[in-house]
Amino acid sequence: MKLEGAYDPKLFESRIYEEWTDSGYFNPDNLPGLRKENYIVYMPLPNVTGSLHMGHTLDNTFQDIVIRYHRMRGYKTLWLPGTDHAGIATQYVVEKQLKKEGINRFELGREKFIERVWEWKKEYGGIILSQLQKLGCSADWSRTRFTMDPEYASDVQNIFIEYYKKGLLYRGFRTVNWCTRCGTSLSELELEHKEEETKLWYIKYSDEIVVATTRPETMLGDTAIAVNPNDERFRRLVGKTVVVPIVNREIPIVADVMIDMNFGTGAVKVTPAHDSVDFEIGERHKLPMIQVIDAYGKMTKEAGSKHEGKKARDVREEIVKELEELKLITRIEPYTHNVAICYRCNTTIEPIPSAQWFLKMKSLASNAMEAVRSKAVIIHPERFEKPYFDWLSNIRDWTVSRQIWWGHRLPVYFCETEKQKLAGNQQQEQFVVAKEKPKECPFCKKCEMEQSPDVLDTWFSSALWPFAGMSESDKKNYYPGNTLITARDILNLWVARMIYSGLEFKEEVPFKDVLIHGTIMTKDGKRMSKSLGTGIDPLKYIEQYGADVTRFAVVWQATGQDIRWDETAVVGGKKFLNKLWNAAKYVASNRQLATSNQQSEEKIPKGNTEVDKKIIDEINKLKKSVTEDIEKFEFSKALHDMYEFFWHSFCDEYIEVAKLQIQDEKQKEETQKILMYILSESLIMLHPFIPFITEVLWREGVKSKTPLIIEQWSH
RNA sequence: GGGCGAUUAGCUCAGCUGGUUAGAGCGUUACAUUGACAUUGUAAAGGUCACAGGUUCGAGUCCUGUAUCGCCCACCA
Repeated sequence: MKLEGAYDPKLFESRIYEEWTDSGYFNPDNLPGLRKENYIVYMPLPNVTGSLHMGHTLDNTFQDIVIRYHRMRGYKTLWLPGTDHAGIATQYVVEKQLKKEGINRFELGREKFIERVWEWKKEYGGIILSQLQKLGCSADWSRTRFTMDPEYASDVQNIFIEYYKKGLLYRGFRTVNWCTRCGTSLSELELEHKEEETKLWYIKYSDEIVVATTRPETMLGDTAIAVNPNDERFRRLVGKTVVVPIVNREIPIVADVMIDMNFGTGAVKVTPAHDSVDFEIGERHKLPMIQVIDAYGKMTKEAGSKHEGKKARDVREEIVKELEELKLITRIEPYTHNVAICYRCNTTIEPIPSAQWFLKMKSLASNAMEAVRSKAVIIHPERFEKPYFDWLSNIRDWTVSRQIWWGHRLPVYFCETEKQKLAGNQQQEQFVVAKEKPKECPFCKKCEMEQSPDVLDTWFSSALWPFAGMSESDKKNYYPGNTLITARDILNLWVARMIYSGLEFKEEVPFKDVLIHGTIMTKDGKRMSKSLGTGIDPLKYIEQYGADVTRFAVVWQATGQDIRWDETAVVGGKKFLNKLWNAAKYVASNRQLATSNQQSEEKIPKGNTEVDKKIIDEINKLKKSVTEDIEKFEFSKALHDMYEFFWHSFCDEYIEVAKLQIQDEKQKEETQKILMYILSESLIMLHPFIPFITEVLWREGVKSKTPLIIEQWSH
């Protein structure tokens, strides 16, 4: 194509991307030259349900910058893309689709339902990746993985089995966070919190024991009263018993450090089955568990025939009324507190006891902390180390099993005979952890064993992203990687888990640098959210202004703090790229034929005049600082500096003087060389940031035979 | 309840280890221009750097406190 007219990305962006794809340079195995060192970036996997939003745009532009930069520096660069099956999220989407058709997943059945999800994935699962291609991302698409690929699934199962063999994975019957709508357990990181106005009811258990509670209905499952061991008021009562009103059950009074003497009355009712703190107190004091609420949020038989089958929420009122009649409510206070809700459907979480699989976190967490403490992994900026350490040092065992259908089914097989015999007591089942279903049940020798219906927490499989599902040779040649770039919200959810998984199974941290960048918010500082209608669609910018302008606008603003999205940065980008386009057009029109010869000995012109020397000196300094900035992940600063140099020093000052110098035959050739030199160097430096326009100008203006994508950063 | 971040021109933001008239993009004003570029050039207006103390020869930059906004984390029932 000819360099003419104004800058119009529509004329070349898609064509250039195709050429890059055809060249194979996104794949490290195809890169020319002697490349000894790897440089690997792991793409934070977008959910298959996702479509490109501003967060992805920033995230992936940053990743593309480091990848393109290192490719030009002569590394074997590999950017590993893929998508996450996103268990609950995807299941939820397909369930909604079914709902429109008037059926639910249970009517469809597990197998049919999963087929439906796969169909959905086939149709929509690739959208986000093609949008990333529009953005110009130079990931190695030939290595695209999906966390439910057969190879990936196989690795996930192997890891599960390995954990089990190491004794780090166990089956337990414990009080877990339960979403009654999704019908599954959730880890604490999958919870959100919302403020709720409620009441604090003071209930009299005896003359000396009054407890304050927000959930009177759970008293039906009380198995103790707890007080702080240092609380003088109750010291003499510890070890004695008290009777639970209404149910008339005698329960002990125990002392536990968990109890805050200053809250309420200082005495707490303990319901191990329906509160995770109470569960722990129960374990310490060997208290029985009485489950009065079931998996649907309804009262169980244990709650008494009067309440059985009713919604827990309704029973609350009834209990209060009953207690009032017995004159056992001594006080009611208005009270505001946070309740946990399901991150996916916002349903209030109901802690209930349930048989689940748990990963022991103590050693894994301490390995992950050591990795950062020893600087094997460096978190940038440093302040994000604190939330990382805080979470890991207070960690509890991870509930990894989920009661949904879409996901990695556990490689666990139950004895059906035992199960029948022990119906109703889930703590005593018999099972085998194995990759394949055993031919013969080792327990009863006669039953057809059945695979556990549970699937794994999605994050269990994404924690293995740096190696799972890769070919054997890739596993060997492309681990560990170098850099992970992401937003702060998945630091613990994902990053920490990749670090200890890598250490556990590959004996090495998966990456050295973790860059946590700011979050893009609306101009008035609100979170961008599709459901709130506050989201801004980057595809709109890509469509209207091109990918380069979009990337420019994002990087321009991404200084490290959270970003209040400002449209004017897009305008600035558009103007700058137009400036770049026109300057290149001018320089190309003044091409000095002798210098188009790439063999030219003299790569760096010396210059005759003061302005010549000044501009050469300036760009050489700029090259150095941009290089350093990229190494330090200071992308925005690098872009601002290049902008300043190119527009004001080069275009406004040098080119204007050059026009005069070219009139002088003695200076003409050197001036033209300098123009071309500055343009070339500028294109090289700008390429990681705005790859399309620079590639086009490189070919059409500089007339280089080497594509810019693999041009050397410095000679 | 704890932690972190922010508070600098009309808007969105830079300003590293404290040092001459505090910078950028966008916007605004005046003039210029068909010569790479009107998605332009030149020039200009616009800030008591949230507030109060302190350290210092000197503070937007360090310390203490206050206020406002935002974000995380939390087992005060």
